[in-house]
Amino acid sequence: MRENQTPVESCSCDVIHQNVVDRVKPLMPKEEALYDLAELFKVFGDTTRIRILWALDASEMCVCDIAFLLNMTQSAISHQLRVLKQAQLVRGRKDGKIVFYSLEDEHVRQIFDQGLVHIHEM
Amino acid sequence: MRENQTPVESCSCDVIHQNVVDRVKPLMPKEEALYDLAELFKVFGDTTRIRILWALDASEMCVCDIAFLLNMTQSAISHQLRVLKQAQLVRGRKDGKIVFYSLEDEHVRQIFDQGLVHIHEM
DNA sequence: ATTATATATGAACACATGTTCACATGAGCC
DNA sequence: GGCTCATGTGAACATGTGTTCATATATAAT
Repeated sequence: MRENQTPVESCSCDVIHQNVVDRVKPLMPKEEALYDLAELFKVFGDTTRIRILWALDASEMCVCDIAFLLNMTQSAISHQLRVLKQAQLVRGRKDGKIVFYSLEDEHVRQIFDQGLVHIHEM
Repeated sequence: MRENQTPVESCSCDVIHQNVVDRVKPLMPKEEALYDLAELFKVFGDTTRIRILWALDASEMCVCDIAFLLNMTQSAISHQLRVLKQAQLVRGRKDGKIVFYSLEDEHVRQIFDQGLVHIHEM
């Protein structure tokens, strides 16, 4: 019985460098970590969410402020804030009718910075 | 004449904190930078591409090796490699019939690490 | 209570995206 | 040349995603 490998390989060509594959295979992280990583970056992969995060990095803001700042509907912002909240990137603080959103931690800024380094904007 | 602001605001609610908006607005980067940033993270936002990048971080590999390692078709890998190449994350080195791919630079690893820090995998 | 306002949310829609399939390209080999 | 193999690519398809619209919820004000 194999452990966690599907028996049928769907690659349509011969393996050229079996030694390379054998060396890299054990270095691959478990599927779950890679999935979580992709899910996180997926959240960053939208202009609206990037703009929200950038704005919140400057200041705590309520939904209405963000919508006005970004010139978008309150509904659209609210939907995206939910995505950001689920990814634990932002946090909501309720004060009466108003909900003030802010960044959950400082990782956001650091991830931004690494991205900016790559696109030569830093 | 306004500069770069659309005249009609699509926010459906009143602005609560005009001072906050006025303070944050000039801190927002230009639209292009935010777009590029989102595009970059979008590339990272897919499990297949993450796996390819991780594999290439371990070793230079040809298309066929990657396909075999990840148990996917050569075509799927080839399509994704094109996306990664366009984002300047990987580079191809042709040697006869075989094309060896490797990471373009070390930014990939750093972006990965920041992501892993956030999801508490590091 | 009634009304107004800030936010949340479900459904619908248009659009983007990843994989597959079939086939093209291009390089070595006979 | 003709053949084989590694890779690239366009079209089709199913699935995922972001916004809008209508409406629900919750809190404050009257």
